[in-house]
Amino acid sequence: MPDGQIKAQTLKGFRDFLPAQMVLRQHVIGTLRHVFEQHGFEPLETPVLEYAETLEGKYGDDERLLYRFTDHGDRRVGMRYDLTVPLARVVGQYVNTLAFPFKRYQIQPVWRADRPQKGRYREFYQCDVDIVGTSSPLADAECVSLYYEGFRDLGFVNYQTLLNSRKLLTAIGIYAGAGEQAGSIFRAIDKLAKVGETGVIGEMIAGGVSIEASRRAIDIVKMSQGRRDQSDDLKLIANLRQPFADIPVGIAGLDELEAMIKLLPDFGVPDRYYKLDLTLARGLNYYTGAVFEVVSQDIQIGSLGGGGRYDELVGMFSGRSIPTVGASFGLERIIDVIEEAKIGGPLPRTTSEVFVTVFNSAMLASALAITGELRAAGINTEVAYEPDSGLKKQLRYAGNKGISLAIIEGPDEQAKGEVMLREIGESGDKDAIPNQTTVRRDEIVAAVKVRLAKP
RNA sequence: GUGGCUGUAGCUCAAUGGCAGAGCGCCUGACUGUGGAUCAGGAAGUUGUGGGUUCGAGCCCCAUCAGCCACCCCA
Repeated sequence: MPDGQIKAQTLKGFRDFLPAQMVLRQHVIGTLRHVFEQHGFEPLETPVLEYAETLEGKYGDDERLLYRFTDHGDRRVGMRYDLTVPLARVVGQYVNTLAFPFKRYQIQPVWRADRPQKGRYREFYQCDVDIVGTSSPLADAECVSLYYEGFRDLGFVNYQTLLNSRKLLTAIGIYAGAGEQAGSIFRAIDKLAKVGETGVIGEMIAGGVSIEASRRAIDIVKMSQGRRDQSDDLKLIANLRQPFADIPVGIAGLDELEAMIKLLPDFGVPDRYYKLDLTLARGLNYYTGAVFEVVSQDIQIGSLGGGGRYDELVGMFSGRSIPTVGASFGLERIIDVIEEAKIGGPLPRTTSEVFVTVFNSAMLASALAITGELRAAGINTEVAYEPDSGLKKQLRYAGNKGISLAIIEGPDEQAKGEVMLREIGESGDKDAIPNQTTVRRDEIVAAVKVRLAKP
């Protein structure tokens, strides 16, 4: 290594995505984008950098995670921390040119100076879908349907979207008599599954809630256990009307949740993919209505997505309330779960579909002609760069790279007007036998399409 | 941000303070038209980096960089 050469390394919490990983990432992003556009959402991108004051004061204690610095023009700037605040800025800036309800999706990296762990990075992609400018429960229900269709198309089977409402949690706090400490109830309740009943009560007491109030809150929350199908969600809502009779915010929350849940079958969301869960709180404090969270039942991991209604945040750059509901897909974790649980069947490791071997220099022109025909037919094709390196070496390269199909044309085939299609499996299989067929040279494109199952 | 664990070949890991190794992978050949199997050979390392202790450091000490775990918080 020459003197002074800089060590090749990535910054803490930052990653490279090599081609095999990119194939999966692009597959996931492409699948979700397709679902969003089917529902009429439009793409949006915003800059990495924002004025620091645009971002400051929006994230509470977590503001310490904000990347901030002074740029070359002495401006105080910050790196995008999420996609929600930039959305609010865009709405404020273009309020007169956007068509409302404004439906946008945004898939871009965000940056947080957090301490990294597995599934936790300083640069990671967020994938947000939001509907800005309507209070309709149809918009809330559509978010749940986006989760259903998105995860369905990715091949997920064992997952559920948990539903709740911030208004119900507020009502539970009032009902329990937690008074000023109502807020600290949320976070404790959210951990019920993790720390158990006594753990939750302990956290509430630590947060200044009385024992009696904690018990009353827990008793209400436990009513959402044992759900079998949608009728139990609706029964639970009906049962809560009595204790919340004198709590207007509770009744409002029940009405909204009921309207949303009743719409789900009409959106085509099957019963088993959602559930009303009174323990769901969500960490962010800007939610004002419905909240959702997608949990995997295959793998123990944090949520695969979450969202909800936040009617006050998006209008903060516009000087008025703009009702908004949104859903976020946890791209990095979705990818982790797909890899770990092998969801959706095997994916290729490369975007190359066909490898054209070159038998020798004399056959090069013919190989390039085949390559050109395949490319013109929309097939990702690469050709060997060393005509005289031999079939062995060329096929080994194709196998190592993960290309599933090779084309071989030697003098014998050429004389008969044929070529060979050789399928290439994953290496390491001792019992694998070569699988190759001969096709007519003038039918090569059609034959390759059949092999690749392309239309 | 708090507390802890770990960094040795491309990968997974060995090596009482005393000569840096194995398996897999990679490259070459046996195999004269076909990756994977078998056999033979080969390349590959400033032990993350920088200091210190020691006759001697992969091993002990300090710092630093990075990964991981539990909190916190979240995606």
